[in-house]
Amino acid sequence: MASAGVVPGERDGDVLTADRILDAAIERFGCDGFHVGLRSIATAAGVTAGLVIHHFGSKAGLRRACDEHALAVMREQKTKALTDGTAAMFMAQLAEVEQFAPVVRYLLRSLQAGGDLAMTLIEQMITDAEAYLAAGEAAGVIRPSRDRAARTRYLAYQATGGMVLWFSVHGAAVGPESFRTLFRRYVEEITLPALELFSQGLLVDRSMLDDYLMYVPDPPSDGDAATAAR
Amino acid sequence: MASAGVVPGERDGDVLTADRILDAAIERFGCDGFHVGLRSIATAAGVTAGLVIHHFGSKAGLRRACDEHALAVMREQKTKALTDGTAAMFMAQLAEVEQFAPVVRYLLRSLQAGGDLAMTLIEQMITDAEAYLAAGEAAGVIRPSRDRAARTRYLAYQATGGMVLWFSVHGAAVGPESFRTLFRRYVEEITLPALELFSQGLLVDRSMLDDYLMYVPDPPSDGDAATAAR
DNA sequence: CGCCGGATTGAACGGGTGTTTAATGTGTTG
DNA sequence: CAACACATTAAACACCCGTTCAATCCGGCG
Repeated sequence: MASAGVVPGERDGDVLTADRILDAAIERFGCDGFHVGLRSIATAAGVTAGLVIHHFGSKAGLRRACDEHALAVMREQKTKALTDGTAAMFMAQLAEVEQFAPVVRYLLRSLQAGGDLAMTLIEQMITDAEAYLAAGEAAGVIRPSRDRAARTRYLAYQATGGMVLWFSVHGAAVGPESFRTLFRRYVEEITLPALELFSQGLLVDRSMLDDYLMYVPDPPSDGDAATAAR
Repeated sequence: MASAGVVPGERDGDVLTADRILDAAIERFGCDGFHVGLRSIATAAGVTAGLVIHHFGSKAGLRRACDEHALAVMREQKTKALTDGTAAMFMAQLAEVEQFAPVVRYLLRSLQAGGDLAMTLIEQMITDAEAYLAAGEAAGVIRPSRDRAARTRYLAYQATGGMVLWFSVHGAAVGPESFRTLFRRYVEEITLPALELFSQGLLVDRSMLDDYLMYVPDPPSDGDAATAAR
């Protein structure tokens, strides 16, 4: 049960059929959304709808397999290039490699749909960003926060959500641009404003922040996290 | 053609049936997503699926009507409270009024799905934010930017996308919390980190920004927008 | 060889979809 | 009252969906 579905035919001149189906599924799911029919995926893989069920049990099973594959690819590539912090930059550099574009598109779809994978991805991004920001703080290049966990979550949600929304709006609207080109345009569009905001903020003084800190008595709920202020 | 579909029965003790259908549609679309069946919407409105078609022509027509209604409500409420700038804050205060919660939920769904309404909403938010940020700049409370349009777009996408993603992940996951409570939790969660970021930035110095400005020759494409720097 | 097990297919099933159509009710008007 | 227009319904239609099933192909093995 634990090691089910492996090494049945094994040897084959071309890729295994199950892998071909999975690739086609990631491609179709990513491009058309999760409501695509099994038959559409099957024809894209050059097989029949029944065979997809035969290999993956059900459509839900196929999605689960896609999720695992995408997550595995993401994790593997992440260890290769563990710098860069922001998820957007990371996914951008990943999308540069044409081979991984379908996976990235699938991940964006998953984030848009908001299922289990979305939550896993977000939590993972938050964990990564936590470590990255903490390192930056320790190195003295990132300002400390009154509530580091909240800031990390905020930054992860904003960056990821902004990216997903941008692709939801611009993704299908524009012409026959390749996914790579689209991603490059997105990064170009946000880099300057993001750097400005991160480097200089948006407001000229701290009055709004101070007003809020005075208005709200407790930082989150514990006692001494406020020592990081100023 | 221009004034089609108005004043047919007009007088009625309770609300018009078409309005009841539309309210139910916004409710169901917002809660269950746009793939809900017409019959589900119809039963929620206490009518039959055929009647929905009879009044709105098709499911697409119903969605168009929902879009227009939601957009109209949003515009009307916006003029009532034109302060507060950020779209999140605005929608939060709108969601406070129980009556408007379904519309807000519908708008979130639309932004998540990314159709025409999503683009309209985003562009409108950008326009509003443009005016708001310009006013703040003129009043001396908001820092000028090297590329004001790009910054406005960036802020609008980040704020809106972050909110949509947060609700995609937390929306159905948690228990029987009311939409109001959920929105309050979101605002509570982001207010401090957002104010911190806007007031103090994230990085301790400008080296990353300066590196980027040196690496990239032209600001966007025109000539003198860089005078706003420093 | 003969059998067997898995890969693969094509057709069928049951259910859900959006939409159409004919019939029924119902209030307004001549 | 008769006639018409409209709201409303229930049933039917055609289609797509995920899934099942029986049959077929095919390679490995006793």
